Amino acid sequence: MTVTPRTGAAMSSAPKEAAAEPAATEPEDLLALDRQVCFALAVASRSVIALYRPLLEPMGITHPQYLVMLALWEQSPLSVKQLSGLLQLDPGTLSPLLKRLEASGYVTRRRDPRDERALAVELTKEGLALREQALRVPPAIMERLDMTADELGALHRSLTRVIAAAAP
Amino acid sequence: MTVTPRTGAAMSSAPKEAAAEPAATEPEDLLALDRQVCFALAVASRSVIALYRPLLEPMGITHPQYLVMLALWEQSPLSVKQLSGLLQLDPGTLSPLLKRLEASGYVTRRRDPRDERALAVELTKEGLALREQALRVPPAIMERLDMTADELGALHRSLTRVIAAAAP
DNA sequence: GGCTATCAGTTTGTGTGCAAACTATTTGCA
DNA sequence: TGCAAATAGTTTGCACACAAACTGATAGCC
Repeated sequence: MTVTPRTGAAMSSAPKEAAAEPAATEPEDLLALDRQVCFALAVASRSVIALYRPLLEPMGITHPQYLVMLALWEQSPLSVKQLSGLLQLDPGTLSPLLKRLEASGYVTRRRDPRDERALAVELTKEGLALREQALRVPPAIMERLDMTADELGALHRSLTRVIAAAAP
Repeated sequence: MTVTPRTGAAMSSAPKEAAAEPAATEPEDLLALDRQVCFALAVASRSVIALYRPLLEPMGITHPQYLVMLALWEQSPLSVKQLSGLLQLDPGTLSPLLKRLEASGYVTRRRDPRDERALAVELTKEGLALREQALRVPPAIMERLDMTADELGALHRSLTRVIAAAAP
């Protein structure tokens, strides 16, 4: 956080910009930081996740853990592979994360008797109960962002297009 | 990568959904994973950064390091504080990252003689030369995403609105 | 039946991110 | 002047995120 304004006084003198190229073949702003969509995406993602932090902290979970809980609240025994597909997260990321959720008492982890390779990740009573508190989160975020449902919907569709395009 | 499809066979039987609430006060989809903007943002951010990976890897830098280079290509001696403001990244994140960029030979780190607290992060000759390769990155990404400049522009404006709203 | 390829998770190593504690300067003010 | 508060970076601890190597279990296939 502590978002500081975009422009600051130059650190030293040296105001001359790097220009070692022929200058004719040089689209000057192709590399401009403030028009990189990847940069805007990264900052927006981190900024929004930061909004969740104070709301999730009293629940004792992080934002990635919150996403896992959202998935489990929709369907409760899920394998690591299924969670990996739903959240588009690496199994190597989920594995320790799920252990932390288990340590927090929100899920259980046990092997599927029908396929000992698979792990059945299941909500505990506490995990299910946590949903009550979670219901207050999205409204709080939407109020904080102060954007209309239309705006958020349009953004969501844009993001979905990007995700689909980047997928394969 | 290895983005797997959204739906997979249910792990076990247990198809019955958790429904322990009065059901009247229950907006069923408020917590639906696939309509959380925060989730779409996180996935889109990770997905797009993943597109950069194979392009940046031959340059020997990561995506956050690439963003630092973009900032330095616009203005070369920059302090950690200035970089922190421009990239909206914690100094505690930048500090080791800049040491890695220095170890890669792309920047130098030395104290500002006029204020020994400040660190002057400056491009090396190699760091400046890297810009030539970087010029090929944005077109490659845009082609990969297969989105029009209009679409990307609209997305960028939406993201900028979100960033501003989330800012504090 | 037994062997091999595949599959599901886990582990390891590296690199972010962020909060909090810490160090070294510099500023500002009594 | 002298010293407390503010400032700029660094360090530490924890939690992702991902690639690659590894382990155990299952599925095919002869």
